[in-house]
Amino acid sequence: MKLGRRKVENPATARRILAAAERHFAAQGMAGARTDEIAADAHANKAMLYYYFGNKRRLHRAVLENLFRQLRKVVYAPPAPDAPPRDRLHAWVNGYFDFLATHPNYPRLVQREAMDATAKIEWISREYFQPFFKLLTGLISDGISAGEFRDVDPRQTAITMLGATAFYFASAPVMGPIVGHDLLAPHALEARRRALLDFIEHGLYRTYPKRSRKSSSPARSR
Amino acid sequence: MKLGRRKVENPATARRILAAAERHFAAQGMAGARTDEIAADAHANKAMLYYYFGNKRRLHRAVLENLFRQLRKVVYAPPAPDAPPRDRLHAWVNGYFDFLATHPNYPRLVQREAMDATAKIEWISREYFQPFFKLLTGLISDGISAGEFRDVDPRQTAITMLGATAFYFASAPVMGPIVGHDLLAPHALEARRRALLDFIEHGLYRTYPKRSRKSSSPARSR
DNA sequence: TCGATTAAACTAACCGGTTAGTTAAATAAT
DNA sequence: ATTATTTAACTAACCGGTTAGTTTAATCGA
Repeated sequence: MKLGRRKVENPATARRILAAAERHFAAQGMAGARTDEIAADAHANKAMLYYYFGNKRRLHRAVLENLFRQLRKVVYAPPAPDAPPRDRLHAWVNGYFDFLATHPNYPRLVQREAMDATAKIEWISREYFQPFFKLLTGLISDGISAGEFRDVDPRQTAITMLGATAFYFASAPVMGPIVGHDLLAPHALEARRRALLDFIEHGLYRTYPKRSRKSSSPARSR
Repeated sequence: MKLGRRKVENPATARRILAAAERHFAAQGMAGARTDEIAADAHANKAMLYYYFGNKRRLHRAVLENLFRQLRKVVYAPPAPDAPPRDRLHAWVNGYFDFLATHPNYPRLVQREAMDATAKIEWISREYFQPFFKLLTGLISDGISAGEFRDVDPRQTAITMLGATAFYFASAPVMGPIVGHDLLAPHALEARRRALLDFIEHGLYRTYPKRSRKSSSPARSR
């Protein structure tokens, strides 16, 4: 039997389309994004979008799954399995923060999905969000059991932490001009990270670690 | 000279359209909402939408301005001008929380606007958001000066508080099914309010007030 | 080695349903 | 009578999706 041209594993065109779609869906939402513009931005013919992804909804889903897969790799990498809860939570926040900082489209995409009443998202929930949320609440519960954290409601606290972290990034494109500087610039990000960890430590820890005024976050692992 | 029918100040049809538009814009976003559906939901002819509001964008803006006006009334009502910063902040959080709880469409509408890169929102910023944000940061600064709050960055803290508060409501329609109960039900709201105030107090206050285990929020003023 | 064959990758043009926005005419209130 | 209000019917543009056809490149027979 004759074989024709071989299918390449991860075609450059498909990658360009996915990247462009990520930008447009994050900025305009599923309904607001235009397939023509996505194709143009990806320097591809519009039909390629349908050739590779079937339709707009499936493209949108591919964008989300691509990001979730990356997040899972980061968050589920257990750097210290039996470290004290305090350190594990610290690592969790830093990991999530770093992911948001390096994937600026993610928070807006997820936020949009979380707000969309019409969305069919049980697959997101089951596959990605529930485990993610469970990991965080479990971490908090462990801290409470160990006596390191105050006796808070883990789920409420998890929601608070997620909101406080994600809100900054989701609103950065609009808040930046308001406060007069780029909220996603490196120094702004470090300031945010410090403020966030500081607030969480004081809000959650029963006794929080002494820190010098200057370096509040000694040698993060990344 | 005879005058014809006088124009009524606030026609019922216009109010119904505004309410329906608020629901649809919150649930589907500006691009996703359909004028036909808004009109049907308002039991009005689609033309009425253009008769009263001009076009879709102006209707959307009218929805936002209507909500912002209501928020301004709530937040700028100074219940205790010279009360200690702790109580003023407490009142601010409760006021904002109550507003969100009684206006379930607001957080999603604003969140959407804050994320939309294409939005023309300097008017929102100048007219409503900047003063709102300024009030909160001012409150925090006062608390720091008075020695009641820790020496935090007021702007970072304000963003954290806004995010922690708004995220719960914005994601409630989707988070509810995930956690298995209605996050906007009265008892869920009270639990959220307590958790939020508790976390903020511990995160922000230099020394936080002793509270009995049972009633953590004695006689809110509403 | 080289042309024939086959499948993948790509393009330009088009189609048809949807949707924001319009209009003209009827009705109701004063 | 005059003007506000309401309606059904209409239109122009938009936009997701399709299609017919072309180009590129991998494979194989000779």
